[in-house]
Amino acid sequence: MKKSRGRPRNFDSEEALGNALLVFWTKGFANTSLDDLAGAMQMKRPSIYNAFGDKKSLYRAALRSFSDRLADGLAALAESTDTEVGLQQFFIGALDVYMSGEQALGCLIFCTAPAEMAVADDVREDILTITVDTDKALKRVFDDAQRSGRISAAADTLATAQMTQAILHSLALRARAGQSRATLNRMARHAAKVLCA
Amino acid sequence: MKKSRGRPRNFDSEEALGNALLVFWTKGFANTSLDDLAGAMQMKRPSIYNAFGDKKSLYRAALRSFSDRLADGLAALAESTDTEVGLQQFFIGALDVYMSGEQALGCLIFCTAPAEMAVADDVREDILTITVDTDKALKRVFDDAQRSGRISAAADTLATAQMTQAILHSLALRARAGQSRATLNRMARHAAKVLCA
DNA sequence: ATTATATTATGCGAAATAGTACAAAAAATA
DNA sequence: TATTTTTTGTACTATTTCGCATAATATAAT
Repeated sequence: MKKSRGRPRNFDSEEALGNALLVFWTKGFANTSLDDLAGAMQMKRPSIYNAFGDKKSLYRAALRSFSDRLADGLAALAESTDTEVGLQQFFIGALDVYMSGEQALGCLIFCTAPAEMAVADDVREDILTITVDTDKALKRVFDDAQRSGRISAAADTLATAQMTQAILHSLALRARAGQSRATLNRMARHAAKVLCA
Repeated sequence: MKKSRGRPRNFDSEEALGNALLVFWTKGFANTSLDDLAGAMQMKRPSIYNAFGDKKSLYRAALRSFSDRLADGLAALAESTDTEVGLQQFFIGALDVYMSGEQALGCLIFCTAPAEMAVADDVREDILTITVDTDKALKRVFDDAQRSGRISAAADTLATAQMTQAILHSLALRARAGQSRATLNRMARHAAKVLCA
């Protein structure tokens, strides 16, 4: 990393994005003001514009960042040798994220972006891409499991992948609505069993 | 219905609520202004306050109204004699709602309310109640099917109900994100089959 | 030192917003 | 016809909002 010329930045880019993410995650896009963001990021508004562009660009960057976290869980699942146990841990790991913090916020992507999708086509396409890519990644997991004989050869792996993501969607919504961890854990265990039948 | 005293109302209450619902469904709560609502409802702001209370009261009324529509589909499912076919039609009926209009808007409840849940506790509780009640209603359907021997006696009916609603959540999100009707129909058919196994 | 460059901080301004006060209007009642 | 009651429409205020223009500041290069 080369030293740049002008006045040095007063903030860490990842940390600032992380703080912005947290605000969006709590309040949603439309309900978050630039003053909220400036407060949380400890930056003045012009600095935010300079570094991240306008409010929507910042939000989309937060979406990408969150999506990367999900991808980590997917990678771990792909490594797993026991599909049912792997799936179970995958769901539990998602719940750990959805219910981190003192208030359960669910999923940044599927709990806050949908409200914007009908009025912001770029956001809608971001989410569509993430959804389709997640289906594909999960399908690869089930294709693998099928090749190794760990799940039925008759299984429709794409449909199974879609149902797997459906569980994720529901866990996110339910966590944010306030269902208990015990309830959601049970749901995750049961889903893992059914999906590997 | 008795004739009331003062100046007669210039609007139909249900129709006005329906128009407000459509705006909330499209733009979400936070992104909808009272001017948007006044325009769609063809009422001036003071009349809206007089008839429906503030913006959040109106939104919660819209949520209740939408929830009642869902209840109709549930009632139809409860009547069904073939569980798998009934479930399939239940999902298809939901998709008909989620993709009505020229733009697919998904579900008012699960696509627009989640963004508000972390900052509006009353809305969060509304959604939690709807979610739990829907689980219970679906559980009754599977309990019935189990008693009639139409699904396995070993099935965990509550967990199956929760997975059924999970499919609904996912169909709503996916529809709003722009997935095709063909894709979602296939997902619905497959889910109905798996859930009745 | 001086200049060039990049970031920060102050503060402006135009627009949108929620909610309300108040008077005009429209009907039932006396 | 006069009175009471309810709704309507206009207008207002106080606040919030986004995005930017401009000046001050801090560093590297010359």
